[in-house]
Amino acid sequence: MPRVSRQQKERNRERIVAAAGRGFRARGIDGVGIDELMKTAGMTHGGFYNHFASKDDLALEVLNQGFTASLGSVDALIGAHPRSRRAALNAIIDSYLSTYHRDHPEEGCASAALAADAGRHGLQAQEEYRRGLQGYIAAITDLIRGGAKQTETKLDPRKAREQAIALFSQLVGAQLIARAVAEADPELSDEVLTANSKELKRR
Amino acid sequence: MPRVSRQQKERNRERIVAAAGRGFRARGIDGVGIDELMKTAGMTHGGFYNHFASKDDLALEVLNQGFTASLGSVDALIGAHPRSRRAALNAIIDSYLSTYHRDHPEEGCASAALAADAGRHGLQAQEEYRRGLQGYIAAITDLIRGGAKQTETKLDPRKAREQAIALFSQLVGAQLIARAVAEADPELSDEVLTANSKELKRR
DNA sequence: TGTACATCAGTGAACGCGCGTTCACTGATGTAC
DNA sequence: TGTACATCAGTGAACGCGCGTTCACTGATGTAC
Repeated sequence: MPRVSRQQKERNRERIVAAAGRGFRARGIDGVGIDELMKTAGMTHGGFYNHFASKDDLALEVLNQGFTASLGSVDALIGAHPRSRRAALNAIIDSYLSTYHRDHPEEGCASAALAADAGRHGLQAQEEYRRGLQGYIAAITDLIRGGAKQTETKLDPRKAREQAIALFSQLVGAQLIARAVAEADPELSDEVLTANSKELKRR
Repeated sequence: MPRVSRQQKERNRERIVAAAGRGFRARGIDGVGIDELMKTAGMTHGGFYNHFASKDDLALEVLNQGFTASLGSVDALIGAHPRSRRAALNAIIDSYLSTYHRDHPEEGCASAALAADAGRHGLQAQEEYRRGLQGYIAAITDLIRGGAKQTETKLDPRKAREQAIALFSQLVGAQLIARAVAEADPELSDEVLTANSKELKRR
């Protein structure tokens, strides 16, 4: 018994984006149909085009929101360790390389889940990915060199950025590989996570 | 004017696998159709099922062959630097993180191109990925600890394996991220490759 | 505040296209004698 | 070695299904007076 209030329409839109965010991360953009998404959001498929011009349009919004949400949780982790950047870095590493994160891609980092998709879904998708990536790199770079008391000499900013990029690349790669063998060989999958974690903390 | 000799049939099969290897790596398993593959291999689509039971069946063969081929080229790189494992490692890093490798996924590492696909294409695909991954890890582990003269103390084997896993994870992650922004932001993409390369060689 | 009308969000059937798969057919290959 | 027949690899039309998208419809919401 449509039609529905403006408020309700906005809520429905958010439910679609949320369903797509989870679905796309878990099974890829091409792995989830609009019919299923709309059902998950509690509607039928026909109404989809009242909210988005196309499925690709939705994918862009998912990328956009996904990155800002992930960045938010990075900031939260950093905020939880105001005294020690070492502790904050370790918290990020632990959280990123957790088995929970591996087993729940639908709630996890958009970068790990959608890197391959973004590269193959056109320029606009790449743009969104790029925006998110820059955000991650900037946040980690700040963390690596920031927090230093004025008496400490701060790290060379270029070096800090290099390290941030390297760290993030390793996190993403580790998670992708761990997920690629998660069901076939859980022990190997665990080993990939812990080896990367140990190796990163050793530095 | 079929039919065709047994020899020719075998050649045709190889052409299909080769076309799929390139196509799947460049655009994902679901990104290339059988019609296109068969056309690339110089035939029409109908004959496909004389060679494979299904598209998934072909995907398994592509994963299998892709990994053994990639491993072969790793071994070749190692063989080219028999004196110094440092030099061999650097050669692997340079080759893996080259812009050429980024721009030609269809010729490149199956692990980077198909990690996401393997995780989402069922247990058998994960099994193939697992086999390939173990091969990579073993080869790099040997390289890291091997080559040492008897007078040197060899690295703890567990530590060597950890380092190999970490190295490989970083290579894969770097290449995936670089590819995800290659067209939207070539400079950032280059930066990801060089930052990882520098950071890895610094150790 | 109440009434009358226009708007438009969601519904569900339908369309069109692509893709994996099947099938009857053909004629060269492989084999049996 | 030659002949006759069976096999079967490749062809191209066709099938069936899923999926993105469109559309006529409906009835509650929003708005104008």
